[in-house]
Amino acid sequence: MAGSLAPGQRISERGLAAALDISAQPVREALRRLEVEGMVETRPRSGTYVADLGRDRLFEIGLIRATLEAVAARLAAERATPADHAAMRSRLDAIAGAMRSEDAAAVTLANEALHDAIHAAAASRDVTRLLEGLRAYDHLTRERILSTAEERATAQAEHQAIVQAIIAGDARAAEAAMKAHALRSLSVALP
Amino acid sequence: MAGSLAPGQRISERGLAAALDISAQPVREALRRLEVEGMVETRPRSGTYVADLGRDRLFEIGLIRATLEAVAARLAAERATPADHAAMRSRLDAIAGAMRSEDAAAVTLANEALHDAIHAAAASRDVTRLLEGLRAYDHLTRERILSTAEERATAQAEHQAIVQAIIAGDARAAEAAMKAHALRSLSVALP
DNA sequence: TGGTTGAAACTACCATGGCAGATGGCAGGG
DNA sequence: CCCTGCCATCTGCCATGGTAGTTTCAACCA
Repeated sequence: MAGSLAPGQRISERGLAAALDISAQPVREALRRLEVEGMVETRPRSGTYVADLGRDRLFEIGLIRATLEAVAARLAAERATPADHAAMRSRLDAIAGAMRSEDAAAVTLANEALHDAIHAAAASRDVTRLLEGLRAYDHLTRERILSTAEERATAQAEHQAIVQAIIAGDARAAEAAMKAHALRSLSVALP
Repeated sequence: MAGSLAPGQRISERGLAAALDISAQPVREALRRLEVEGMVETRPRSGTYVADLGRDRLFEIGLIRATLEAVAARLAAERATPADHAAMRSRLDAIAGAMRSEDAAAVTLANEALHDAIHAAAASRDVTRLLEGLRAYDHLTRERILSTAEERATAQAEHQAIVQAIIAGDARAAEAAMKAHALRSLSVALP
């Protein structure tokens, strides 16, 4: 994710283990996990290679992420407790505050916090698990997003609509609002 | 998946390795993969336990699966080649044939074949990868589905609508049709 | 000079052994 | 009878060593 390894580059279990000064076994397990997440590919008896994350692939992953976030919003609308409602409202205010302070990093952080609150309200191990597996990819696209004031205002309006639908218990509206928000963000990040 | 292990039951790496007459290491890796897929849970230094697949959890997974299948249909509509079109049409006919022969197992098989063709047309490694990780769960719900003649007719009509939208290149319609189909199937399987 | 081949080097993969920590049962005290 | 602390046992976890298969590259031939 740091970009220090070029796409297609070969990663050696033993070599990486030597660099980290540990055994090859835990390195191997870590590479297997990355393989399940799609970050690397392993050709048997040949090597483990860094996956190529081109624009098309990132877009697909963004598409997947959008629909999964929508499912999370739907479940949150069906299950959220008053405590969840309070948490989401609080995170929403935090985003607004971060926007006023013009701190880009804080906005991104507050943004993720809101999404985490929604995931928590959805209370679905599987949705959370899958989204967690996709989270690493976001950092590759989340950069240019929210760069303009207009964009930030639009995003915040969408956030409010999502939270409102969840609190109202309108599952269909929450799902649609989240999907629209995620897809629009995606089209901004990967034009 | 065969049901021979009760939910919550502990699985021992060494014990399973001894039963399979192999080393504990590949067993460990297999359990790690199952953990990523959500089939088992591991408490550090304690043990690996069979996950509890209650009705709610299966329903959630069905929800996720429905949206992912919808993404696949959308991508297929955007990317399918004439060869993909022919393959889908062929699989559609195969389902109809299996239905006429009243062979339940053949219908299920032909059903999966059509979905595979759509996945192939979508040509997305990530969508295929995630759906593959969820496939195991289907066999737990795919049983009572398609049991009545009315149900089979409805499903086949939906299949035709999906394929038609994909061939027409209408991404939005394909996505909506697939989602409706998957959600309705889910509501039948888990009433 | 272009193509073939063969062997050395490297790869993922697995078996074995040993370690810190968690578990469960059992004796002893309340 | 219930609770508590202890110890044998079992657990996941990692280090080490060895094997079959792949890649690489250079020597050799046409």
